[in-house]
Amino acid sequence: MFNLLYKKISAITPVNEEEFDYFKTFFILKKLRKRQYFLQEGDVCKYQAFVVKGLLRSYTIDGKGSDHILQFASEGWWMADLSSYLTNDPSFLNINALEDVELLLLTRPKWEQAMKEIPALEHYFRIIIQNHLVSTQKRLLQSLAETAEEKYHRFLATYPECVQRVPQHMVASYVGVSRETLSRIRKQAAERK
Amino acid sequence: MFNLLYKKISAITPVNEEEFDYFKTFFILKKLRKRQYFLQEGDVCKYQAFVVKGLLRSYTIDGKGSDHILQFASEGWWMADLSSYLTNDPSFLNINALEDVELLLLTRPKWEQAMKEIPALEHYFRIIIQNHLVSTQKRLLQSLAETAEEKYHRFLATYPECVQRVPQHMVASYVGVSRETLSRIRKQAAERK
DNA sequence: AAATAAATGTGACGTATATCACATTTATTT
DNA sequence: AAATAAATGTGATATACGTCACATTTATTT
Repeated sequence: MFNLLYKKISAITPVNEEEFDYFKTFFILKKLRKRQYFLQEGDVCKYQAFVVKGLLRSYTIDGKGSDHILQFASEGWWMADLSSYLTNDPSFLNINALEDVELLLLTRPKWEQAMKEIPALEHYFRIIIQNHLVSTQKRLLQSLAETAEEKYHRFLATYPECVQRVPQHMVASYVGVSRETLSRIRKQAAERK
Repeated sequence: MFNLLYKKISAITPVNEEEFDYFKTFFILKKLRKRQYFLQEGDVCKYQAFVVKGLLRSYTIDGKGSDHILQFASEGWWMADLSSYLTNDPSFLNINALEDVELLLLTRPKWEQAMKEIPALEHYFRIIIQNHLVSTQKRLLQSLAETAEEKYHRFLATYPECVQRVPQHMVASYVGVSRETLSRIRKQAAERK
């Protein structure tokens, strides 16, 4: 259950076993079936989730009813509506399971307590948040600078495993292109080869 | 010189004076005149900069020669190409001064050392990076979900001070719209009023 | 195994926004 | 104060991509 989390943390910073055993007690285990919601727009995001198994997505729905995916999270990644989690404001995001998932949930107070009591954890979270920021900045600039086709191919190159597990129209939604356009881009690319 | 930095840090976490005096010794003071570069594409980003006075921007130039602004940083904000700073890879970003600036520079090794020796600083940086991530995620979703006009007006609402100090075509570049389109959006909005 | 739902493909058409080109206004430099 | 450079405005035209509508294929549920 906690092996993956342990592995992920120690890849970044040494944690002694005692500390980690203590940290374990902070979590709540949660399972969701495919299509179930972890968070719905308007609710407050009370937990962040470490994905032990399966795949989640977070997304907004715009005024016209189209959805835009912010993030996918598979095994070893964290998922939450950070903004709502930190402010306790109602969420603008939806988060649901794309496959059956097993999650380790951590409330905000427990999270803060853990980081306070175990400095290595503050370091760990600083690093992963920092990495997350770097990749989000890259994605933002790419969304400004690149064409639909370039964005799609960069997505393929960056998240090859994800493409196997996620339906095409969600890749389109993540990349910022309509599903029809993505279908045409793929056709062209196939013909060129 | 360091007053603003002290204020900014203590707004987030208590720091005792001794620690802060020690932290001070880690910085290099740097002044740049308007239009001068802090970082040029291809160079490694050796410093992150705390802006004491003035205004900076970071941006990429795409294949067609258009530029896309990632960030503005005025008094009290940090600026760097985080990716290059962390990896030592050549930067894809340019950073230059939009006004004469005074900066406090911090190298990567000094930064790491400071956070290691003063745990409050790791906390401080975790928080500001986290806030930065939240706002970047919002901006990303808005860039996917909103029209040019909505994006512009949201920019006005979010960064009213910035609009006073930054030329219009850079606002356009930040928002992800051509300068001509922004000019027309403004005309329309003025007519409607 | 049938029934239902989800995902994908594809043509016809529409539109928001980019691009180009030049004029005008506003800053900056010498 | 003149000269030069930067920024903005505006029309005409182009285009990448979205939207709509329906057919086809592939999963999921009962």
